[in-house]
Amino acid sequence: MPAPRVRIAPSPTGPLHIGTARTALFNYLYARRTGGTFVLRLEDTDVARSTVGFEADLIEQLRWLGLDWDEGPDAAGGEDRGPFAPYRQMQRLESYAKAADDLLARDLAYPCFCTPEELDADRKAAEAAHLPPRYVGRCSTLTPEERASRVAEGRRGALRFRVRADKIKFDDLVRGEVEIDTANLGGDFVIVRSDGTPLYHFVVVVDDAAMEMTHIIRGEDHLSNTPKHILLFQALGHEVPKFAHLPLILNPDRTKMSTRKSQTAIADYRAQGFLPEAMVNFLSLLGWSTGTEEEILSLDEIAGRFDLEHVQKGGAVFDKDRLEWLNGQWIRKLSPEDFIERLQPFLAADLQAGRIDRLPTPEELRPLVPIIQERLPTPGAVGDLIGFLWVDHVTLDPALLVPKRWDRSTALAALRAARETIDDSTGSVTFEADELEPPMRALAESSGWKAGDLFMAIRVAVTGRTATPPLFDSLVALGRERVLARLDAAIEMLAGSEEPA
RNA sequence: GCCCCCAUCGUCUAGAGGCCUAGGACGCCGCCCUUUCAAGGCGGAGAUCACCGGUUCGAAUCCGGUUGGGGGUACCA
Repeated sequence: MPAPRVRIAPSPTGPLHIGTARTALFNYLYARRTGGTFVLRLEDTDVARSTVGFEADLIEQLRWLGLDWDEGPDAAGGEDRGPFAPYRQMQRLESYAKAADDLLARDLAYPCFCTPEELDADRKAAEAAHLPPRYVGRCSTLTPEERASRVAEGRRGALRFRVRADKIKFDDLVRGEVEIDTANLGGDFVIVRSDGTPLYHFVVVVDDAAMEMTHIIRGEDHLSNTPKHILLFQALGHEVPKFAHLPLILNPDRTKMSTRKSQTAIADYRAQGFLPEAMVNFLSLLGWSTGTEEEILSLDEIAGRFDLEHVQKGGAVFDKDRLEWLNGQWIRKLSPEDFIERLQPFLAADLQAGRIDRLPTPEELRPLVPIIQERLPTPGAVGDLIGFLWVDHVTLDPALLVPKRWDRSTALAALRAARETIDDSTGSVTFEADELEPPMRALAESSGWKAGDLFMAIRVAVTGRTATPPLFDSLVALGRERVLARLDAAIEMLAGSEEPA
């Protein structure tokens, strides 16, 4: 058996969609597992909606996910790589024209001059008669003279493919035997528009044939269209590839995942801080499983285990909670250096948005890794967690400054005492967590305060938040001077509002 | 409407006739750890395997039907 050739063929009419990414992933996995070739082809014949920007996004996000292709475009608008170049359909138009001419010459296809109005009327009539819509075949038996006279009138025909009466049977690699009667295909279908541009069902088959694809792994939404493709492969005199239809990724309401109801752009997940490792891991488990209880797996580990037999038949709801959990798992697996590296774009974004006033250096970040790595659901949350370290001024909410069990005067007294304790006990010593904690606990004890309440008052005073990394580590990271300054500011705020309202 | 596909905890899934009084994970709840928040550990609730028939000594697993859901049905991709 020749080495498999598989492909992902997205249209640059939108950013890389989660469903396309999953299909790309499964094709990639199949190629890697079987020693086959993974091809990227851009289906850009919808000129009105295709853009170079979307093309760039497709390529960039696929790369980000690590789904390297063996053949195809390397950069938006750039050169293609591989023996079947070009891999953009707009650059392959001659081959479609040639295939269309060939089908026309062999009378496997014919020009159709029906107007949109006629077709619309046909459809309405069928609907009224409770019959499935299908092309009535008005132009299928036109004589050469009749065709010539219409062309003479200046009418340009679309090209229709003749659908023969037959039952098309194929052995789907995930669904098993599927049989569809061509009578249910809606009659002869258009393969080239009257303006001369070819249609999807046609170009996809011409290209898959030309590029010698052996396996078509795609979403279940193409299952019903498969007979059309098989008919076309046969008409083109090409061997029919094997098909594998993957279950759909679903919205929470179990309809096909859509931008309307879910977040579908890979770029958006990336921007939120989802790691490619987590994305790939999560997507691989939507509709496939190892058959074991393993679940945290790298792309390579998945590729080593992948098989079409374990692909699920039913659709899979996209469960963001599970993705977030997986993301946390992968964050915790990162080395400190890698972790810091991945924080960079988010810190830069925080700076840009004014959420922090200064960018920390990797050296400043390094000691913080142990206390933040296990606390981040995504790298994108870094500003939220420790942004207080790099802002010039924290915004204080007086209500938060006073712990629940306390009143304002207790909080004020506690902050004053805490300030003094820090000042005294650290004036000549190094400012370290181990040296800060004991005197603070002693202060709480001698004053009859719960340590937790004291710590919370200090936490809010210096960070502005109630949820932070461990208090003393936060104080150390902040540094003695800023801790004292922020305590002073908090004390002043509380004291200033001391007069009864 | 017609055609096709599908059906195990809320969700992702294990399961390919006896190992299943159905396992794991997410989420949820409780406990532990604990200065907050997380992370982690432990435990719990949660599925009459959609339903009804059949085959079989025996069915979540095989067959038929029903119901439900989804997809397709364009001079979109």
